[in-house]
Amino acid sequence: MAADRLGAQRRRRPTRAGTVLSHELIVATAIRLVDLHGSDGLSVRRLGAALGADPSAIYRYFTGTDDLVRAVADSLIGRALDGFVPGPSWRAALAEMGERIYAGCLARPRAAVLTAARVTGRVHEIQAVEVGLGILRGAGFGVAAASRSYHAFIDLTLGYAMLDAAALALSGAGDVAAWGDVYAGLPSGSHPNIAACAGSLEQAMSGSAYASALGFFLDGLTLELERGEKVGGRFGGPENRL
Amino acid sequence: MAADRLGAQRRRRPTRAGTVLSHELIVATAIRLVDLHGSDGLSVRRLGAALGADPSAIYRYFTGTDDLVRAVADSLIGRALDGFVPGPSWRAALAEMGERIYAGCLARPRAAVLTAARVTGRVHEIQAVEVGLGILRGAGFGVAAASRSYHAFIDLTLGYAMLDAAALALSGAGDVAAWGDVYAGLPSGSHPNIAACAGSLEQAMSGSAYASALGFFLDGLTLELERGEKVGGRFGGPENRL
DNA sequence: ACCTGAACACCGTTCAAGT
DNA sequence: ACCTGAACACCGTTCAAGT
Repeated sequence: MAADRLGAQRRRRPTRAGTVLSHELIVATAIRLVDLHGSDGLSVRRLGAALGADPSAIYRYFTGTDDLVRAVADSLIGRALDGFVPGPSWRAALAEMGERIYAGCLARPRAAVLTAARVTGRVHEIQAVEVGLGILRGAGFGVAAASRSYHAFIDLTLGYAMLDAAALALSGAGDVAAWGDVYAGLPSGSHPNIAACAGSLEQAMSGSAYASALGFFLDGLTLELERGEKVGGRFGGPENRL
Repeated sequence: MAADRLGAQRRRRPTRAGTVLSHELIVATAIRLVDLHGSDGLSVRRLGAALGADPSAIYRYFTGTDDLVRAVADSLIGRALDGFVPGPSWRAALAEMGERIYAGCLARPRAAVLTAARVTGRVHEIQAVEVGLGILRGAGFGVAAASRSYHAFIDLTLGYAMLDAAALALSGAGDVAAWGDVYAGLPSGSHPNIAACAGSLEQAMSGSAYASALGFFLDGLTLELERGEKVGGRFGGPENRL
Protein backbone atom coordinates (compact mmCIF):
# COMPACT_ATOMS: atom_id res chain seq x y z
CA MET A 1 0.00 0.00 0.00
CA ALA A 2 0.90 3.67 0.14
CA ALA A 3 2.08 3.23 3.71
CA ASP A 4 4.77 0.91 2.43
CA ARG A 5 6.22 3.51 0.15
CA LEU A 6 6.12 6.14 2.88
CA GLY A 7 7.46 3.79 5.56
CA ALA A 8 10.52 2.77 3.58
CA GLN A 9 12.55 5.96 3.68
CA ARG A 10 15.61 4.71 1.87
CA ARG A 11 15.24 2.79 -1.32
CA ARG A 12 16.09 -0.88 -0.81
CA ARG A 13 17.39 -3.22 -3.38
CA PRO A 14 15.01 -6.19 -3.60
CA THR A 15 16.38 -9.57 -2.56
CA ARG A 16 16.93 -12.41 -4.97
CA ALA A 17 13.34 -13.52 -4.27
CA GLY A 18 12.02 -10.01 -4.98
CA THR A 19 10.96 -8.94 -1.48
CA VAL A 20 12.01 -5.55 -0.16
CA LEU A 21 13.27 -5.84 3.40
CA SER A 22 12.36 -3.51 6.24
CA HIS A 23 12.41 -3.58 10.03
CA GLU A 24 8.65 -4.09 10.10
CA LEU A 25 8.64 -6.96 7.61
CA ILE A 26 11.44 -8.75 9.42
CA VAL A 27 9.71 -8.38 12.80
CA ALA A 28 6.35 -9.54 11.42
CA THR A 29 7.99 -12.56 9.78
CA ALA A 30 9.83 -13.38 13.00
CA ILE A 31 6.56 -13.34 14.95
CA ARG A 32 4.98 -15.62 12.37
CA LEU A 33 7.89 -18.06 12.67
CA VAL A 34 7.65 -18.15 16.47
CA ASP A 35 3.87 -18.64 16.35
CA LEU A 36 4.32 -21.56 14.00
CA HIS A 37 7.42 -23.33 15.31
CA GLY A 38 8.00 -22.04 18.83
CA SER A 39 10.86 -19.92 20.04
CA ASP A 40 13.36 -22.56 18.95
CA GLY A 41 11.95 -22.18 15.46
CA LEU A 42 13.22 -18.62 15.23
CA SER A 43 16.68 -18.57 13.74
CA VAL A 44 18.42 -16.08 11.55
CA ARG A 45 18.75 -18.72 8.91
CA ARG A 46 15.08 -19.70 8.93
CA LEU A 47 14.14 -16.05 8.99
CA GLY A 48 16.24 -15.47 5.93
CA ALA A 49 14.56 -18.37 4.17
CA ALA A 50 11.09 -17.15 5.16
CA LEU A 51 11.91 -13.68 3.87
CA GLY A 52 13.43 -14.96 0.65
CA ALA A 53 16.74 -13.36 1.52
CA ASP A 54 20.19 -14.40 2.56
CA PRO A 55 20.34 -14.79 6.37
CA SER A 56 23.16 -12.31 6.64
CA ALA A 57 20.96 -9.56 5.17
CA ILE A 58 19.17 -9.36 8.54
CA TYR A 59 22.31 -7.90 10.10
CA ARG A 60 21.76 -4.76 8.00
CA TYR A 61 18.63 -4.11 10.10
CA PHE A 62 19.41 -5.58 13.52
CA THR A 63 22.70 -5.87 15.32
CA GLY A 64 21.93 -9.48 16.18
CA THR A 65 19.34 -11.90 17.52
CA ASP A 66 19.01 -9.98 20.76
CA ASP A 67 18.20 -6.74 19.00
CA LEU A 68 15.63 -8.54 16.86
CA VAL A 69 13.95 -10.15 19.86
CA ARG A 70 13.65 -6.77 21.56
CA ALA A 71 12.03 -5.37 18.44
CA VAL A 72 9.59 -8.29 18.45
CA ALA A 73 8.80 -7.61 22.11
CA ASP A 74 8.13 -3.98 21.42
CA SER A 75 5.90 -4.76 18.48
CA LEU A 76 3.80 -7.07 20.66
CA ILE A 77 3.43 -4.35 23.32
CA GLY A 78 2.27 -2.01 20.59
CA ARG A 79 -0.34 -4.45 19.31
CA ALA A 80 -1.63 -5.21 22.81
CA LEU A 81 -2.16 -1.57 23.67
CA ASP A 82 -3.20 -0.36 20.22
CA GLY A 83 -6.04 2.10 20.62
CA PHE A 84 -5.96 1.97 24.42
CA VAL A 85 -7.19 5.19 25.99
CA PRO A 86 -7.42 5.25 29.77
CA GLY A 87 -10.84 6.25 31.06
CA PRO A 88 -11.53 8.48 34.06
CA SER A 89 -11.34 5.72 36.69
CA TRP A 90 -7.67 4.94 37.45
CA ARG A 91 -8.61 1.51 38.77
CA ALA A 92 -10.51 0.55 35.63
CA ALA A 93 -7.80 2.02 33.42
CA LEU A 94 -5.02 0.06 35.11
CA ALA A 95 -7.14 -3.08 35.04
CA GLU A 96 -7.77 -2.69 31.32
CA MET A 97 -4.12 -2.03 30.61
CA GLY A 98 -3.09 -5.13 32.53
CA GLU A 99 -5.72 -7.32 30.93
CA ARG A 100 -4.77 -6.15 27.46
CA ILE A 101 -1.11 -6.99 28.01
CA TYR A 102 -2.00 -10.29 29.63
CA ALA A 103 -4.39 -11.21 26.83
CA GLY A 104 -1.85 -10.16 24.21
CA CYS A 105 0.70 -12.54 25.71
CA LEU A 106 -1.74 -15.43 25.95
CA ALA A 107 -2.80 -14.91 22.36
CA ARG A 108 0.79 -15.62 21.23
CA PRO A 109 2.18 -17.75 24.05
CA ARG A 110 5.29 -18.84 22.23
CA ALA A 111 6.27 -15.27 21.42
CA ALA A 112 5.42 -14.14 24.94
CA VAL A 113 7.78 -16.69 26.48
CA LEU A 114 10.53 -15.27 24.29
CA THR A 115 9.85 -11.61 24.99
CA ALA A 116 7.93 -10.99 28.22
CA ALA A 117 11.02 -10.61 30.42
CA ARG A 118 12.77 -8.15 28.11
CA VAL A 119 13.10 -4.41 28.51
CA THR A 120 12.88 -3.09 24.97
CA GLY A 121 13.64 0.58 25.45
CA ARG A 122 11.67 1.22 22.25
CA VAL A 123 8.68 3.33 21.28
CA HIS A 124 5.79 1.11 22.32
CA GLU A 125 7.26 0.21 25.68
CA ILE A 126 8.06 3.85 26.33
CA GLN A 127 4.51 4.75 25.41
CA ALA A 128 3.17 2.11 27.81
CA VAL A 129 5.29 3.41 30.66
CA GLU A 130 4.20 6.98 29.91
CA VAL A 131 0.52 6.02 29.96
CA GLY A 132 0.86 3.78 33.02
CA LEU A 133 2.63 6.47 35.03
CA GLY A 134 0.03 8.96 33.87
CA ILE A 135 -2.79 6.80 35.23
CA LEU A 136 -1.08 6.45 38.61
CA ARG A 137 -0.12 10.09 38.94
CA GLY A 138 -3.62 11.06 37.91
CA ALA A 139 -4.91 8.82 40.70
CA GLY A 140 -2.96 10.90 43.16
CA PHE A 141 0.32 9.04 43.60
CA GLY A 142 3.49 11.09 43.87
CA VAL A 143 6.40 10.40 41.54
CA ALA A 144 8.16 7.89 43.79
CA ALA A 145 4.98 6.02 44.66
CA ALA A 146 3.85 6.04 41.02
CA SER A 147 7.20 4.65 39.90
CA ARG A 148 7.13 1.91 42.50
CA SER A 149 3.51 1.04 41.78
CA TYR A 150 4.04 0.95 38.04
CA HIS A 151 6.95 -1.40 38.49
CA ALA A 152 4.91 -3.68 40.76
CA PHE A 153 1.96 -3.55 38.36
CA ILE A 154 3.86 -4.33 35.19
CA ASP A 155 5.86 -7.12 36.80
CA LEU A 156 2.69 -8.66 38.20
CA THR A 157 1.14 -8.57 34.76
CA LEU A 158 4.16 -9.81 32.83
CA GLY A 159 4.98 -12.43 35.45
CA TYR A 160 1.58 -14.09 35.30
CA ALA A 161 1.51 -13.63 31.54
CA MET A 162 4.85 -15.33 31.07
CA LEU A 163 4.08 -18.27 33.36
CA ASP A 164 0.65 -18.86 31.89
CA ALA A 165 2.05 -18.44 28.38
CA ALA A 166 4.78 -20.96 29.16
CA ALA A 167 2.20 -23.43 30.42
CA LEU A 168 0.15 -22.90 27.28
CA ALA A 169 3.13 -23.05 24.94
CA LEU A 170 4.33 -26.32 26.41
CA SER A 171 0.95 -27.97 26.92
CA GLY A 172 0.89 -31.40 25.44
CA ALA A 173 4.64 -31.24 24.90
CA GLY A 174 5.37 -32.34 28.44
CA ASP A 175 5.50 -29.84 31.28
CA VAL A 176 1.84 -29.29 31.90
CA ALA A 177 0.81 -32.85 31.38
CA ALA A 178 2.50 -33.34 34.76
CA TRP A 179 -0.50 -31.82 36.53
CA GLY A 180 -2.75 -34.45 35.07
CA ASP A 181 -0.23 -37.29 35.13
CA VAL A 182 2.18 -37.29 38.02
CA TYR A 183 0.18 -35.18 40.47
CA ALA A 184 -3.07 -37.06 39.95
CA GLY A 185 -1.46 -40.39 40.76
CA LEU A 186 0.31 -39.61 44.03
CA PRO A 187 -0.74 -41.79 46.98
CA SER A 188 -2.49 -40.13 49.91
CA GLY A 189 -0.15 -41.84 52.32
CA SER A 190 2.95 -39.92 51.29
CA HIS A 191 1.19 -36.83 49.86
CA PRO A 192 -2.12 -36.32 51.67
CA ASN A 193 -2.69 -32.74 50.56
CA ILE A 194 -1.97 -33.35 46.89
CA ALA A 195 -4.14 -36.45 46.93
CA ALA A 196 -7.00 -34.53 48.56
CA CYS A 197 -6.72 -31.73 45.99
CA ALA A 198 -6.01 -33.96 42.99
CA GLY A 199 -9.02 -32.99 40.90
CA SER A 200 -9.10 -29.29 41.64
CA LEU A 201 -5.32 -28.92 41.34
CA GLU A 202 -5.28 -29.81 37.69
CA GLN A 203 -8.16 -27.47 37.05
CA ALA A 204 -6.58 -24.64 39.05
CA MET A 205 -3.23 -25.00 37.30
CA SER A 206 -4.70 -24.84 33.83
CA GLY A 207 -6.69 -21.71 34.63
CA SER A 208 -5.31 -18.25 35.21
CA ALA A 209 -4.79 -16.61 38.56
CA TYR A 210 -4.03 -13.20 37.07
CA ALA A 211 -7.49 -11.72 37.37
CA SER A 212 -7.73 -12.38 41.09
CA ALA A 213 -4.13 -11.37 41.77
CA LEU A 214 -4.71 -8.11 39.93
CA GLY A 215 -7.80 -7.55 42.04
CA PHE A 216 -5.82 -8.02 45.25
CA PHE A 217 -3.14 -5.71 43.94
CA LEU A 218 -5.56 -2.94 43.00
CA ASP A 219 -7.23 -3.27 46.41
CA GLY A 220 -3.82 -2.77 47.97
CA LEU A 221 -3.12 0.30 45.85
CA THR A 222 -6.51 1.76 46.71
CA LEU A 223 -5.77 1.34 50.40
CA GLU A 224 -2.34 2.91 50.02
CA LEU A 225 -3.88 5.84 48.22
CA GLU A 226 -6.48 6.39 50.92
CA ARG A 227 -3.84 6.34 53.62
CA GLY A 228 -1.72 8.73 51.56
CA GLU A 229 -4.59 11.17 51.14
CA LYS A 230 -5.17 11.31 54.86
CA VAL A 231 -1.49 11.98 55.48
CA GLY A 232 -0.29 14.16 52.67
CA GLY A 233 -3.22 15.67 50.76
CA ARG A 234 -4.27 14.96 47.17
CA PHE A 235 -0.79 14.33 45.84
CA GLY A 236 0.13 11.67 48.23
CA GLY A 237 2.63 10.34 50.67
CA PRO A 238 5.88 11.58 52.14
CA GLU A 239 7.95 10.60 49.13
CA ASN A 240 6.45 13.61 47.42
CA ARG A 241 8.48 15.88 49.68
CA LEU A 242 11.89 14.63 48.55
CA MET B 1 31.37 -39.40 51.25
CA ALA B 2 29.35 -42.43 52.23
CA ALA B 3 26.26 -40.85 50.69
CA ASP B 4 27.94 -41.06 47.29
CA ARG B 5 28.39 -44.77 47.52
CA LEU B 6 24.82 -45.24 48.67
CA GLY B 7 23.39 -42.79 46.12
CA ALA B 8 25.03 -44.48 43.13
CA GLN B 9 23.04 -47.69 42.99
CA ARG B 10 24.53 -49.16 39.84
CA ARG B 11 28.27 -49.26 39.35
CA ARG B 12 29.36 -46.82 36.65
CA ARG B 13 32.38 -47.13 34.46
CA PRO B 14 34.53 -44.02 34.92
CA THR B 15 34.91 -41.74 31.92
CA ARG B 16 38.19 -41.23 30.09
CA ALA B 17 38.95 -38.40 32.54
CA GLY B 18 38.22 -40.63 35.52
CA THR B 19 34.99 -39.06 36.81
CA VAL B 20 32.01 -41.26 37.61
CA LEU B 21 28.84 -39.78 36.18
CA SER B 22 25.54 -39.50 38.03
CA HIS B 23 22.33 -37.50 37.74
CA GLU B 24 23.41 -35.34 40.68
CA LEU B 25 26.88 -34.61 39.32
CA ILE B 26 25.52 -33.70 35.90
CA VAL B 27 22.89 -31.37 37.37
CA ALA B 28 25.40 -29.70 39.69
CA THR B 29 27.81 -29.18 36.81
CA ALA B 30 25.04 -27.78 34.63
CA ILE B 31 24.12 -25.25 37.33
CA ARG B 32 27.76 -24.24 37.62
CA LEU B 33 27.96 -23.73 33.85
CA VAL B 34 24.84 -21.56 33.81
CA ASP B 35 26.06 -19.50 36.77
CA LEU B 36 29.33 -18.85 34.98
CA HIS B 37 28.31 -18.37 31.36
CA GLY B 38 24.57 -17.70 31.34
CA SER B 39 21.86 -19.93 29.96
CA ASP B 40 23.43 -19.81 26.50
CA GLY B 41 26.55 -21.25 28.07
CA LEU B 42 24.77 -24.49 28.88
CA SER B 43 25.19 -26.94 26.06
CA VAL B 44 25.49 -30.69 25.99
CA ARG B 45 28.91 -30.34 24.46
CA ARG B 46 30.21 -27.92 27.08
CA LEU B 47 28.68 -30.01 29.79
CA GLY B 48 30.51 -33.03 28.46
CA ALA B 49 33.76 -31.10 28.48
CA ALA B 50 33.18 -29.81 32.02
CA LEU B 51 32.45 -33.35 33.20
CA GLY B 52 35.41 -34.84 31.41
CA ALA B 53 33.12 -37.07 29.39
CA ASP B 54 31.95 -37.43 25.86
CA PRO B 55 28.86 -35.20 25.33
CA SER B 56 26.78 -38.14 24.22
CA ALA B 57 27.26 -39.84 27.60
CA ILE B 58 24.73 -37.38 29.03
CA TYR B 59 21.98 -39.07 27.05
CA ARG B 60 22.42 -42.13 29.28
CA TYR B 61 21.07 -40.02 32.17
CA PHE B 62 18.65 -37.56 30.56
CA THR B 63 16.49 -37.96 27.51
CA GLY B 64 17.63 -34.58 26.20
CA THR B 65 18.24 -30.95 27.07
CA ASP B 66 14.68 -30.45 28.19
CA ASP B 67 14.82 -33.29 30.68
CA LEU B 68 18.10 -31.94 32.03
CA VAL B 69 16.71 -28.42 32.47
CA ARG B 70 13.75 -29.79 34.41
CA ALA B 71 16.13 -31.67 36.68
CA VAL B 72 18.08 -28.44 37.22
CA ALA B 73 14.85 -26.63 38.05
CA ASP B 74 13.86 -29.26 40.56
CA SER B 75 17.26 -29.20 42.21
CA LEU B 76 17.00 -25.43 42.67
CA ILE B 77 13.55 -25.78 44.27
CA GLY B 78 15.03 -28.33 46.63
CA ARG B 79 17.88 -26.05 47.63
CA ALA B 80 15.58 -23.07 48.15
CA LEU B 81 13.26 -24.96 50.47
CA ASP B 82 15.86 -27.13 52.17
CA GLY B 83 15.02 -27.33 55.86
CA PHE B 84 11.83 -25.30 55.50
CA VAL B 85 9.27 -26.20 58.17
CA PRO B 86 6.08 -24.13 58.17
CA GLY B 87 5.34 -22.56 61.54
CA PRO B 88 1.90 -22.26 63.15
CA SER B 89 0.91 -19.01 61.37
CA TRP B 90 -0.23 -19.78 57.82
CA ARG B 91 0.49 -16.22 56.74
CA ALA B 92 4.04 -16.27 58.04
CA ALA B 93 4.60 -19.75 56.62
CA LEU B 94 3.42 -18.77 53.14
CA ALA B 95 5.46 -15.58 53.30
CA GLU B 96 8.60 -17.51 54.23
CA MET B 97 8.03 -20.07 51.52
CA GLY B 98 7.61 -17.34 48.92
CA GLU B 99 10.61 -15.40 50.09
CA ARG B 100 12.80 -18.49 50.10
CA ILE B 101 11.87 -19.32 46.52
CA TYR B 102 12.24 -15.71 45.44
CA ALA B 103 15.63 -15.41 47.15
CA GLY B 104 16.75 -18.71 45.67
CA CYS B 105 15.99 -17.44 42.18
CA LEU B 106 17.72 -14.11 42.72
CA ALA B 107 20.79 -15.87 44.09
CA ARG B 108 21.23 -17.63 40.72
CA PRO B 109 19.51 -15.31 38.28
CA ARG B 110 20.82 -16.96 35.14
CA ALA B 111 19.61 -20.37 36.24
CA ALA B 112 16.28 -18.91 37.37
CA VAL B 113 15.62 -17.42 33.93
CA LEU B 114 16.16 -20.85 32.45
CA THR B 115 14.00 -22.77 34.92
CA ALA B 116 11.42 -20.60 36.70
CA ALA B 117 8.66 -21.19 34.15
CA ARG B 118 9.07 -24.98 34.08
CA VAL B 119 6.87 -27.58 35.71
CA THR B 120 9.32 -30.27 36.79
CA GLY B 121 7.01 -32.97 38.05
CA ARG B 122 9.89 -34.19 40.23
CA VAL B 123 10.44 -34.80 43.95
CA HIS B 124 11.27 -31.31 45.18
CA GLU B 125 8.50 -29.61 43.28
CA ILE B 126 6.03 -32.22 44.47
CA GLN B 127 7.23 -31.68 48.03
CA ALA B 128 6.76 -27.93 47.64
CA VAL B 129 3.21 -28.35 46.36
CA GLU B 130 2.42 -30.75 49.19
CA VAL B 131 3.71 -28.32 51.81
CA GLY B 132 2.07 -25.28 50.20
CA LEU B 133 -1.31 -26.98 49.98
CA GLY B 134 -0.90 -28.12 53.57
CA ILE B 135 -0.37 -24.55 54.75
CA LEU B 136 -3.48 -23.34 52.95
CA ARG B 137 -5.70 -26.21 54.03
CA GLY B 138 -4.46 -25.78 57.55
CA ALA B 139 -5.47 -22.14 57.32
CA GLY B 140 -9.02 -23.24 56.62
CA PHE B 141 -9.29 -23.24 52.84
CA GLY B 142 -11.21 -26.05 51.19
CA VAL B 143 -9.58 -28.14 48.48
CA ALA B 144 -10.73 -26.02 45.54
CA ALA B 145 -9.84 -22.74 47.23
CA ALA B 146 -6.50 -24.11 48.41
CA SER B 147 -5.67 -25.30 44.88
CA ARG B 148 -6.58 -21.96 43.38
CA SER B 149 -4.71 -20.01 46.03
CA TYR B 150 -1.61 -22.15 45.75
CA HIS B 151 -1.58 -21.60 42.01
CA ALA B 152 -1.95 -17.84 42.42
CA PHE B 153 0.71 -17.79 45.14
CA ILE B 154 3.33 -19.80 43.29
CA ASP B 155 2.80 -17.92 40.03
CA LEU B 156 3.08 -14.60 41.84
CA THR B 157 6.33 -15.72 43.39
CA LEU B 158 7.85 -17.28 40.30
CA GLY B 159 6.65 -14.44 38.07
CA TYR B 160 8.36 -11.75 40.10
CA ALA B 161 11.37 -14.01 40.62
CA MET B 162 11.77 -14.58 36.91
CA LEU B 163 11.38 -10.96 35.89
CA ASP B 164 13.71 -9.69 38.58
CA ALA B 165 16.17 -12.47 37.81
CA ALA B 166 16.05 -11.57 34.12
CA ALA B 167 16.75 -7.93 34.94
CA LEU B 168 19.66 -8.97 37.13
CA ALA B 169 21.01 -11.50 34.65
CA LEU B 170 20.99 -8.97 31.83
CA SER B 171 22.13 -5.94 33.83
CA GLY B 172 25.08 -4.30 32.19
CA ALA B 173 24.54 -6.45 29.12
CA GLY B 174 21.91 -4.12 27.71
CA ASP B 175 18.30 -4.48 28.72
CA VAL B 176 18.34 -2.85 32.09
CA ALA B 177 20.70 -0.06 31.15
CA ALA B 178 17.64 1.24 29.28
CA TRP B 179 16.13 2.50 32.53
CA GLY B 180 19.14 4.66 33.15
CA ASP B 181 19.86 5.52 29.51
CA VAL B 182 16.82 5.91 27.30
CA TYR B 183 14.22 6.62 29.98
CA ALA B 184 16.31 9.21 31.80
CA GLY B 185 16.80 11.24 28.64
CA LEU B 186 13.23 11.57 27.35
CA PRO B 187 12.00 15.14 26.94
CA SER B 188 9.15 16.33 29.16
CA GLY B 189 7.33 17.70 26.10
CA SER B 190 6.58 14.33 24.57
CA HIS B 191 6.77 12.22 27.75
CA PRO B 192 5.79 14.36 30.72
CA ASN B 193 5.18 11.51 33.16
CA ILE B 194 8.40 9.68 32.43
CA ALA B 195 10.35 12.93 32.65
CA ALA B 196 8.73 13.76 35.99
CA CYS B 197 9.51 10.30 37.36
CA ALA B 198 12.96 9.99 35.76
CA GLY B 199 14.98 9.64 38.94
CA SER B 200 12.64 7.42 40.90
CA LEU B 201 11.82 5.23 37.90
CA GLU B 202 15.36 3.92 37.59
CA GLN B 203 15.47 3.27 41.31
CA ALA B 204 12.06 1.57 41.34
CA MET B 205 12.94 -0.65 38.38
CA SER B 206 16.15 -1.90 39.90
CA GLY B 207 14.47 -2.79 43.19
CA SER B 208 12.02 -5.58 43.79
CA ALA B 209 8.27 -5.25 44.02
CA TYR B 210 7.78 -8.81 45.24
CA ALA B 211 7.61 -8.07 48.95
CA SER B 212 4.82 -5.53 48.59
CA ALA B 213 2.92 -7.61 46.02
CA LEU B 214 3.10 -10.61 48.32
CA GLY B 215 1.75 -8.44 51.12
CA PHE B 216 -1.22 -7.36 49.01
CA PHE B 217 -1.81 -10.97 48.03
CA LEU B 218 -1.75 -12.26 51.59
CA ASP B 219 -4.11 -9.47 52.65
CA GLY B 220 -6.45 -10.63 49.91
CA LEU B 221 -6.26 -14.25 51.06
CA THR B 222 -6.91 -13.22 54.65
CA LEU B 223 -10.01 -11.35 53.60
CA GLU B 224 -11.21 -14.28 51.51
CA LEU B 225 -10.72 -16.58 54.46
CA GLU B 226 -12.68 -14.32 56.80
CA ARG B 227 -15.55 -14.12 54.34
CA GLY B 228 -15.44 -17.90 53.91
CA GLU B 229 -15.57 -18.49 57.64
CA LYS B 230 -18.66 -16.36 57.94
CA VAL B 231 -20.34 -18.22 55.09
CA GLY B 232 -19.27 -21.82 55.34
CA GLY B 233 -17.74 -22.51 58.76
CA ARG B 234 -14.16 -23.47 59.48
CA PHE B 235 -13.52 -25.32 56.25
CA GLY B 236 -14.42 -22.58 53.92
CA GLY B 237 -16.44 -21.54 50.94
CA PRO B 238 -19.11 -23.16 48.79
CA GLU B 239 -16.56 -25.09 46.70
CA ASN B 240 -16.19 -27.39 49.68
CA ARG B 241 -19.67 -28.75 48.99
CA LEU B 242 -18.92 -30.11 45.55
C1' DA C 1 23.97 1.15 -0.89
C1' DC C 2 22.47 -3.06 -0.10
C1' DC C 3 22.48 -8.11 -0.70
C1' DT C 4 25.17 -12.52 -1.25
C1' DG C 5 28.00 -16.48 -0.23
C1' DA C 6 31.68 -18.60 1.78
C1' DA C 7 33.83 -19.39 6.02
C1' DC C 8 34.39 -20.04 11.09
C1' DA C 9 33.23 -21.82 15.24
C1' DC C 10 29.78 -23.64 17.22
C1' DC C 11 25.04 -26.54 18.31
C1' DG C 12 21.65 -31.28 19.73
C1' DT C 13 21.04 -35.90 18.85
C1' DT C 14 21.71 -40.68 17.06
C1' DC C 15 23.88 -44.99 16.60
C1' DA C 16 27.32 -48.31 15.59
C1' DA C 17 31.56 -49.46 17.74
C1' DG C 18 34.48 -50.09 21.48
C1' DT C 19 35.83 -51.81 26.29
C1' DA D 1 26.64 -52.04 31.01
C1' DC D 2 28.31 -47.93 30.02
C1' DC D 3 31.21 -44.68 27.41
C1' DT D 4 33.14 -43.12 22.82
C1' DG D 5 33.46 -41.13 18.28
C1' DA D 6 31.90 -40.27 13.93
C1' DA D 7 28.16 -38.51 11.46
C1' DC D 8 24.01 -35.66 10.35
C1' DA D 9 21.58 -31.67 10.21
C1' DC D 10 21.58 -27.71 12.07
C1' DC D 11 23.11 -22.88 14.53
C1' DG D 12 24.91 -17.13 14.86
C1' DT D 13 27.97 -14.01 12.99
C1' DT D 14 31.62 -11.91 10.03
C1' DC D 15 33.52 -10.10 5.96
C1' DA D 16 35.14 -9.86 1.34
C1' DA D 17 32.87 -9.91 -2.99
C1' DG D 18 29.31 -8.94 -5.99
C1' DT D 19 25.71 -5.81 -8.26
